[in-house]
Amino acid sequence: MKLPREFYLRDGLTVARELVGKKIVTNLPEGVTSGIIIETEAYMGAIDAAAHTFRGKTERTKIFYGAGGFVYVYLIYGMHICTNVVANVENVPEAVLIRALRPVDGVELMKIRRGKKNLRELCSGPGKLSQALGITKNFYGEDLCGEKIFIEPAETLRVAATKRINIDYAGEAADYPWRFVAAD
DNA sequence: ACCGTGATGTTCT
DNA sequence: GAACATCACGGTG
Repeated sequence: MKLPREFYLRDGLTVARELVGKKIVTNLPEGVTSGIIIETEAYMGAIDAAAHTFRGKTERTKIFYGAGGFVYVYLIYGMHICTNVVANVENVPEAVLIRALRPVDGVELMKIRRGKKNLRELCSGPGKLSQALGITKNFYGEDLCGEKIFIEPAETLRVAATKRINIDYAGEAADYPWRFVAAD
């Protein structure tokens, strides 16, 4: 029951909103881990001063310009991986940052990867959930319609929109309500 | 609970 | 060489 390519080919705000309540799964040699997505942010190409694509295409952002349904990962602050889902059609550079999950499958493996026992500490942030799911820079460009990482329908949650986090440098764009969270 | 700070490596100017 | 879509830790209340 993986989400099909068409799910991702729509505009980034729609994809970001609808990803809340879905289940993201990684399937690696060590085991399967998954969680319900409870927080996302949309990054909207050329009109968005907070997006990595704001100043044009670079080596790093190549995949951002490709078709939706592929993984964009990057290293932030020298030590954490952030996981994004590319949205929209080719040459429309939009993507959705996954910011938090509620852990579901493979909780023991997540605890080992994170070095933490508390459930709340496993996936409550973009760097944390990437580590818990075993996502590294090797996931760059991975197909979300493949076997290694994919997203499934799961729950219907009430969604609230707020300002995005930690993009003070983005001027006016810092105030756009492009962060989507499960209402509770 | 909140605040301040240090760690760390790419990318882009 | 600065900036960065963060986290963990230690301090204080």
